[in-house]
Amino acid sequence: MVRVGLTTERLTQAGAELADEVGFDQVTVSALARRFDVKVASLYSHVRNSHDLKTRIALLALEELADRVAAAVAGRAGKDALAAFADAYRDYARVHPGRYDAARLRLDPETAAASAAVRHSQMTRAILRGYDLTEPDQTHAVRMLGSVFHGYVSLEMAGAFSHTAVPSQESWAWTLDSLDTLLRTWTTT
Amino acid sequence: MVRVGLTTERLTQAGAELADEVGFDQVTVSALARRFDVKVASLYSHVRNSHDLKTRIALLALEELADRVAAAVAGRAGKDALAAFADAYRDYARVHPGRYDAARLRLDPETAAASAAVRHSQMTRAILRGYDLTEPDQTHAVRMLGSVFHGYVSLEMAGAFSHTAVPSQESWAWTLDSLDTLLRTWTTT
DNA sequence: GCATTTGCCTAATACCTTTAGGCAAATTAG
DNA sequence: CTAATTTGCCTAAAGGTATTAGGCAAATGC
Repeated sequence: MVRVGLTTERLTQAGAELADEVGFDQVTVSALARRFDVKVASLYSHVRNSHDLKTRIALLALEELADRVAAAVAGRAGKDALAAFADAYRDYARVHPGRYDAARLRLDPETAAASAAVRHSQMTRAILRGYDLTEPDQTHAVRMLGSVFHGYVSLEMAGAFSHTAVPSQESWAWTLDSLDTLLRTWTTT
Repeated sequence: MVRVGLTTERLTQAGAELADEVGFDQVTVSALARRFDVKVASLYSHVRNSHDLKTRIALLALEELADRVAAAVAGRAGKDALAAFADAYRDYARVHPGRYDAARLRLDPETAAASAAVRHSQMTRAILRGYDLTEPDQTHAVRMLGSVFHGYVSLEMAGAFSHTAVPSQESWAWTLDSLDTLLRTWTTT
């Protein structure tokens, strides 16, 4: 009976890898146990239940994503910052589709409030500093940007843009141009 | 042994209702069997498997949504049409959250091609007739509109906009205004 | 009224989730 | 360095979902 050295962190990490390989909804306590070559029940000392595991993966993904966005945006402003933000977001989803889906998991309010989701909205607001919008326009813009980024990435992941000759990359660039133009227009209004 | 009169259609319909009540991911063959007070195995004469059931619910939702959008858009043009389209979309998600999630199910290419998803993109293109864009801008715009609508609705459903004082309805109106302005700007470019 | 089809059932297998309780390995104490 | 304790993974068991195979009775067609 060799001890493998399970910890909540290792399980969460492995769960995130599993999610990227087989999809977040295929992440199961059983699959994770197999991956560690350990009996299923053993995981229950480290993770409360299946939902707890998924929540931890979601929180990990939110942190990672926030870190990447923060790094991408650092030292940039205006459209540069907007594009860096958006690309960081989209790239993360491409490289880590399972984690990206995990980040979309509905968290209960307290958990969400204590998560990196807070940093996400702060960073979005930071982007908007380059386009001086005042409240409530700033909030509207935060919501719109979040919608476009999430919507685009999620439709693209679902394959919705792969049935036309027009490359998705071009539509992405066009969209970012449009958003920049739009925000600059609002600024002068 | 009274016959309940199961059919593929009734199962799909009931599955859609179940989805709205308990969430699309909670729609299971077992739950559906319970709802008809019938043994689980009995459903397998009408539905190939769990995935088949979910696909049928997704197709139903896509049809319903396309019908509503079509009705909303009929006889309108320009910003009127844009707003009608967007509202129809958002309203459907509010009234039928489970079905809305179902409509997001990833379909295999052939199934998607034969589904109402085709009507959706056609209608989006129709909206854009009010803003004469030429290819490939039109495709870009179709993708961007789809992203905004889906993104907004899905974040709103997830409760992402309910932690601020600013009412979501206002951000929605602001977003539609912005998109209209944006598309009109592109037209003159 | 009889034959056939059809619809729902029983039975069985397999996998995932979760809890309870046990034994051995690792850690700490004397 | 051994003894006591904690900790980590295990066995066992119960309950839920998915799916297939084969059976009997109700509905349908002639």
